[in-house]
Amino acid sequence: MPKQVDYESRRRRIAEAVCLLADEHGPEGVSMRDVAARAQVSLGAVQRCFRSKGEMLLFAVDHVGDRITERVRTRLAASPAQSAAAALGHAADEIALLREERRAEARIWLAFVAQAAVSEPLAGPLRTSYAALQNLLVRLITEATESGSADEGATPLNPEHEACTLLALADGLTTHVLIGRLTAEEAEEVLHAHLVGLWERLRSTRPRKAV
Amino acid sequence: MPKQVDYESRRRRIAEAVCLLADEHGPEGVSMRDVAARAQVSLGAVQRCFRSKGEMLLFAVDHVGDRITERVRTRLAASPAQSAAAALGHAADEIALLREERRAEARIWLAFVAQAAVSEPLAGPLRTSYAALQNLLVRLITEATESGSADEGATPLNPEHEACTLLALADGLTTHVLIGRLTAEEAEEVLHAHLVGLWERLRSTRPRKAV
DNA sequence: CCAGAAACGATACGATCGTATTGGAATAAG
DNA sequence: CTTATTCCAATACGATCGTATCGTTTCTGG
Repeated sequence: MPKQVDYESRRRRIAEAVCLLADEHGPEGVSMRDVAARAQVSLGAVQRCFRSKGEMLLFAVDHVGDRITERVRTRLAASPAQSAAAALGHAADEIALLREERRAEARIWLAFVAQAAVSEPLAGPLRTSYAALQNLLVRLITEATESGSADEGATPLNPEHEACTLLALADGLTTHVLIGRLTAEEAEEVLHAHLVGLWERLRSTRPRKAV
Repeated sequence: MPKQVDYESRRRRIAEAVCLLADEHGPEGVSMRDVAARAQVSLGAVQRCFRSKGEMLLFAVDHVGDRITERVRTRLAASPAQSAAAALGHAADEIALLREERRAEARIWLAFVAQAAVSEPLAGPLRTSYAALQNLLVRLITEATESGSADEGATPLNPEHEACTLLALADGLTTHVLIGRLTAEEAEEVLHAHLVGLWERLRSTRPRKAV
């Protein structure tokens, strides 16, 4: 048989180029030609990797989602001995993409989210990524709640609810930073204040037990 | 002098068309021709109203921002006698654009926000709209805090902070509803749970005084 | 009524888009 | 070495975009 190329790595390379361009010119502002140029391959090569532009974007959004999710997981695995509170804080930080070095990823994410709001096929992978993050947060919150005593009754602090709140707040803050309404520092402050509040509510349902 | 037309009303009519299209096909998916067709005017008429497409989008985003802000204000003015808690809840509801009938506006807003993240001229009007909403929320929270006693010291619950949190949470929830990750009902529940928490913290800084 | 200014609709233009096609270079099997 | 097949780069194509231009129509002030 003739020539063989590693499509998987080329696809990733192209996805990176899509991200770079989406970061600079917005979602619809990425053209196949520009992507090819950025990825240092020909337009034909891009077309061989992906049947259409839509397929390419789909792959790219999955790529970004995986990267973010995995980074959160890595960060958590790196500090398993610390308190649940610290772990939650780190997770939230990684999700919110507030720091300067994550600005590009934040813009890409927002671009895809906006597109997904009017394009169901794009929304699927996005939901999957969010579900992974939510699971992770629920696990952390549940651990923090259970670490020490059994349930208390009345208002046991629904972990799914809290995870939703945290996820939505992180997303909203990211957005506000992107449009220059908040600085990264202000947003971080707001996020951490919310986490402190969550932590206090956690303790109130289970009065004993420190870090 | 020759023919005269009411440019202001025509501009508004065109802005409405922009909104309808942005709702259907996303931000960059609106073309001058489609806008003209929707607004039932000729392409030339649109060009006479706005020097360029960018100018048209700028006007449209202002239009939407004004509409949302004014609706919040109207809603508040309609129930001035009620408790501050109820007022805050209503304001949050209007801002979050969760209900089905606000879905279109939510999509438009998200479209512009995503665009603004990579286009500074669009970000300006957006920040202005957000600032108006934030002012409003700060006012409500401050009123609620002060209604009964003076300051307390230690942790007096920073109204600006809380307004930021509320605004970001509302935005994040809206987004999640748009991509189908949450139903409007779930999002509303999360939002109201947060408001309840805020209200309880309010009371804790100032133990006396009921509704 | 009647000029003249403003608005209009239509159409032209150049650029850029996603996609299809195609002729040749590269490579593994026989 | 030949041959068949896979890949590639270039180019062609049709559509659509934002914008510019240009007669024509329409209305107002004198």
